[in-house]
Amino acid sequence: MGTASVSVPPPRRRVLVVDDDPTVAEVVASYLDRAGFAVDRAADGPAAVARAAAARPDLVVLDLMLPGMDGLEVCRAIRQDGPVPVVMLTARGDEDDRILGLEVGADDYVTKPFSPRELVLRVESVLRRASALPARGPWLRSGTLALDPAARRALRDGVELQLTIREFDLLAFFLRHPGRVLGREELMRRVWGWEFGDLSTVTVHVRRLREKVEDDPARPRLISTVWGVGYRFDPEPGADADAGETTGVAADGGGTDG
Amino acid sequence: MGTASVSVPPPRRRVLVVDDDPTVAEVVASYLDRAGFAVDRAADGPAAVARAAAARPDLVVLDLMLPGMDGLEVCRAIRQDGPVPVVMLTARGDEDDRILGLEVGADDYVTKPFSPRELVLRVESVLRRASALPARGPWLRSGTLALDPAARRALRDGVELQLTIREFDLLAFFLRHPGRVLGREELMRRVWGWEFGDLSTVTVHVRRLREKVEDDPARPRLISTVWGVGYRFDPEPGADADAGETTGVAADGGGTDG
DNA sequence: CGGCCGACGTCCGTGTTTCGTAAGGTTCCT
DNA sequence: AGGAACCTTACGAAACACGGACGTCGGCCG
Repeated sequence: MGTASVSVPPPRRRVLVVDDDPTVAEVVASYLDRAGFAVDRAADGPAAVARAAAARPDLVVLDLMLPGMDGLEVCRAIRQDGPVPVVMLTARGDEDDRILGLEVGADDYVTKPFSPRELVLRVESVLRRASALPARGPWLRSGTLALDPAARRALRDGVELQLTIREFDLLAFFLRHPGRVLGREELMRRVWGWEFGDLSTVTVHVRRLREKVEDDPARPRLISTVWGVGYRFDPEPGADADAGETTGVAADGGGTDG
Repeated sequence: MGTASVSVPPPRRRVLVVDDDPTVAEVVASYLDRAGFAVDRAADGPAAVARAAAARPDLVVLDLMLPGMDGLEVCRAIRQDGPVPVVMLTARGDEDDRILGLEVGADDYVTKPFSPRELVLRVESVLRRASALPARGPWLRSGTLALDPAARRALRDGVELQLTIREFDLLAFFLRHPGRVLGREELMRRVWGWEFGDLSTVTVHVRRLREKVEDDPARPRLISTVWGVGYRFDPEPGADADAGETTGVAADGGGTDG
């Protein structure tokens, strides 16, 4: 009801391409895009892990040789949040790489140099094979909030929120870690994928997110500030809705905090 | 004595399966049963709502296509009595269904035709997520005090205390070492991380902490002064130790603070 | 092709919170 | 009684969060 006029985007599979070479990444992304995939990109390990955690792609194309973080490590890290099909890019056709890749959980691999068409075929193949598995993530819920990571849709009280990419990722991360204090550094690392950076960026985005999510952004109830430490997402105490105690802290009496 | 030999009484999760097709329902119920769930069944909307209201299942497996009452309506109706995880069965993997499911409050969905094994996996996954949250990190408790280090939350008699960083860390340290005298130097080292420093800092902070924690800060019962040595945190002396474990210092796990 | 607009990262001024220390007063032990 | 340890209060400085605003980049539309 209500939001009818919005034309539903086709259920495009989302692929995360991880490669530090801009040229390679560009070509791969381009081909995948033309093949009908929604392509996300990351240039290094931490960024890849962050984006994978935030966006939950249907498949990851992962270069084995990455600066800083090893590709295998990245693969492991990504897989820790759930099973995701991975197609690896390896420099040589060595058995070594193949073994390593398969060991770590890659579903297929392509050796450089490769034809983009072949890569697309492999991706499609792996996805076809994996479509029978529980790959697509469920919904995230807490109180009156509901997020659909796959469709990148956010609802509050059944009303769609118009969130930007960063805002969505940030909120999704909060929903995945309810009731826990998340420091700015941690958020910067796991949502932005930056190891260093101006932490005020986080502050500002939290502020903008509050603007859209909170009833009274000046007195936030969902994303509360923990002074000197960071922010904490709390399941709704329930001022308006009846349902909502799924994850709630039972013994809560005084909601007065301001 | 008597009930010793009984290994944990099976806390079987109860699942309500709602499907008008007896074959589907039978298969699903069978698999869920074998997976260790207590299965209840309903063939149509009204029956489902009634059984859900009566039995309060831990999860509902709900067919979207039901005779008479719409599956979405059923979902809404069931949810009105409280938040219950719902796994939807949909005919096609349409975005439409996905969006509807999101709006109506489902937690996951499976498209027909589906493998019963996958459904079981989804059910377990949703349940795991729903029940894992309250059992988050270990709390520090003692008497009427309860600290949640991960959330940086402090409760006394279920009422939240407004502690600053230092106060929280200090209290947490006391709770981790109940009944032991802690010298100012030691506190300065392990709470502040300073090797040297004005010890009166500790004194003042203990005072400020007492102000918020003690009933009568002038006559402290929790954090008592040991003259010439330091302070000692005592698990509450009688009268109020009603809440289960008096001194449940959970697994350590290492210092969080730095 | 150029202008418009949204998203994003950064910077700055301001009000608030927290912290460490200093300065008396009080209690306790010898 | 004397001295040391402890309590209490007060205050300045620093850290912190917030809101507003600006410049840039990229996509979209005219």
